[in-house]
Amino acid sequence: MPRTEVFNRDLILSQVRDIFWNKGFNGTSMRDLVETTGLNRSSLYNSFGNKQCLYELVLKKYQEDNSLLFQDALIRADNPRQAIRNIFENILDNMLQDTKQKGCFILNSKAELSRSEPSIRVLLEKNEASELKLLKNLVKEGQDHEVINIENAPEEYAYYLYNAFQGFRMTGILVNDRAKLQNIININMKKLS
Amino acid sequence: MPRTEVFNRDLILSQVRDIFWNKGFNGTSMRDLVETTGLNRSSLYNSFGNKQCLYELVLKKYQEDNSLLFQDALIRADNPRQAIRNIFENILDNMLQDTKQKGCFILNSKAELSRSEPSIRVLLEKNEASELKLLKNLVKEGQDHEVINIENAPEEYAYYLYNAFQGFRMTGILVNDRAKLQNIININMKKLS
DNA sequence: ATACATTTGTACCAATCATTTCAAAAAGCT
DNA sequence: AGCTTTTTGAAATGATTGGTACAAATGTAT
Repeated sequence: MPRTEVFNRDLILSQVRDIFWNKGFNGTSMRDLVETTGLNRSSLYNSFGNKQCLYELVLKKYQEDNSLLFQDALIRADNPRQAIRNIFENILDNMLQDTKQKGCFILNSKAELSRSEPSIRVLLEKNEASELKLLKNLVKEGQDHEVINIENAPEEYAYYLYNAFQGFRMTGILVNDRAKLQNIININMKKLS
Repeated sequence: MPRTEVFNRDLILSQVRDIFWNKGFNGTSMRDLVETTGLNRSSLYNSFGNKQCLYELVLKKYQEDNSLLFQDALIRADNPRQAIRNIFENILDNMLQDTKQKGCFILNSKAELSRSEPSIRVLLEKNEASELKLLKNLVKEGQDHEVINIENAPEEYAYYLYNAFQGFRMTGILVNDRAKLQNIININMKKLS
């Protein structure tokens, strides 16, 4: 009996994500979202909730997509060390494709909202924990298979890599020279072998 | 003949900086600035210009203060490698002192405004260039004095370190455990020796 | 003391903000 | 076709935005 939605929910959310990603939460107005999605103001509120809901929705989605980037790196890898390199390379390709150089949506959220919005902070903390856990396991496996050195414990290397990834995404905002970015990957990877 | 300003200009600017730093450009209203500085709205506009002027003013100041942090690290160092470690340690102390965990004002600006405000982007690019230059020279000196290995060229290591610094400041937003952060420094430094 | 330049306080501006209201339109179900 | 539920469109909500106007207050120099 109900009338069904006529718009593509995923498409709308990816458009919303791109605006928030580019202009930030406070830099984006509902007017912006209405105009670029083409959706009506009421439909936006009716289907997704208010501005904060929309933001959290697309941030969660981005975090999921981001972890898919990690999964993809794992699948394509012959060994754990290669998996870590693939994560770097996936991020690199991702950054070079983004002509607007928006950086990482998660880090942009962290910079803008981690202090003022507790619910966002929770999302960011969960993401950090899961990334660190994944990296720790990956390093441990790599050390077991003797493709990563044992100079440092898995958790220590996990933090080191997490740190490097974050730097990498921030660096990519102003640097878009593949060779320079590739160089950063190479040195970080050399530390592990 | 003119009446002189009664307020402390530097104090006001540091208050303005802290609000922008904490809440971002778009998250800060002129009302916020008026209330926390205690200055009158007119005085703020009259003495410093509009919101954008204020922001650029305090960003420039922060960049200068930040480079002083670098200078201090150099002065206190016995050799170039120690200087680089001191930079890390200075950032670490700086981050742990900041109970609000605001991260780095420069990186927050980068995340929020590098795409929408060309004048801010210029400031960020200048800062990046000067940091890279300083690091490159430091690495070169270190290699000449045989306290930094020659596995990579000075410019390559400069990018590597710049990357690590940025990651470090982003990591410090959610992580405030000294041991965990110190561990990141140690691994990064080990790569150089 | 008087003249003058600047700062200050108050009030105000139009524009924009996020959000709500509500009737009209649209689509699935019987 | 007719009923029902939901999505729409447009308008309007009150609050807040960045910025300005202008007279009064203030301090300096003559």
